Amino acid sequence: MLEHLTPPTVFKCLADETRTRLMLLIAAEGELCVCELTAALELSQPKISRHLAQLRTCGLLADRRQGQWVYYRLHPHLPDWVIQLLRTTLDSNRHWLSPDHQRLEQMGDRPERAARCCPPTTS
Amino acid sequence: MLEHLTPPTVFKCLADETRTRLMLLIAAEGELCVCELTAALELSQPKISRHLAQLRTCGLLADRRQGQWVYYRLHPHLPDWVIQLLRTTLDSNRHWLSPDHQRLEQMGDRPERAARCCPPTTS
DNA sequence: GCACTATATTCGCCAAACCATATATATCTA
DNA sequence: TAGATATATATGGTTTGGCGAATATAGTGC
Repeated sequence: MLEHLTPPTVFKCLADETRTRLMLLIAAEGELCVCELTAALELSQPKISRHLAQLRTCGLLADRRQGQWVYYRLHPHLPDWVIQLLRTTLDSNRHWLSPDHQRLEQMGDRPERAARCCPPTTS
Repeated sequence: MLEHLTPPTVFKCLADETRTRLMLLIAAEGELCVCELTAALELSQPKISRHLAQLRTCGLLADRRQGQWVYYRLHPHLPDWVIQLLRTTLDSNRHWLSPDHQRLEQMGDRPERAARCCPPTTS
């Protein structure tokens, strides 16, 4: 399912400021819901949602719904080189991402995610 | 001059199949002239030239003229993380790049570049 | 100077992509 | 059931970006 992740495909998915910020923030934090991402990036909810959908469609992100919230994480089957690429970019660009990071930290009422080991009732 | 190389900027520069192939081939070979790149990628000369100009403008490539030929190489001041990113991508995608590589190898009459230690007369 | 090769650029066209706004869907609580 | 919150998608407009074809520039050798 992810074998079509050729280099230009991956670069195209990341070739937008909003998507890069989303990907790096998720790569740094592990898992974030749409409202957290909306707050961190200070962008409209439809805009965030649209870009998340793109990243999910091209195979870079996976999502799961928990109650009213939808959490996004790196796709579990992401090839190693893509993960490495994200790490490398993240490690050398913390300063660039820090405004987003700070707004995330300062956000009040962040939904508490249940550990994925014991999901509610729905499988 | 290269401080504006933010992550999305870099990804945008690479977000095109032709440009990705050019960058990875140059990253693998060190330095290549336009005619070699045209032969390796099997694309029209204006198309190759246009994309090379884009990569030079955004700071990813540097060029030097030697006689009739113009050689392109990675920009010497490229930030580490960009170089790492290219290496990582290259290392895990040799198979994807191999048709280009093979056409380059099989190309006849490749111009022999002078060592950069002793350039002609122009500085 | 002229002819030839290598490379760069311009132009007009078309398609892809981003955006904001409005609206739809899903879930929770009461 | 209704109302509130979270998320997704559809619509239409504007911009960006790629393309081929033609042309321009630069160097080499006669």
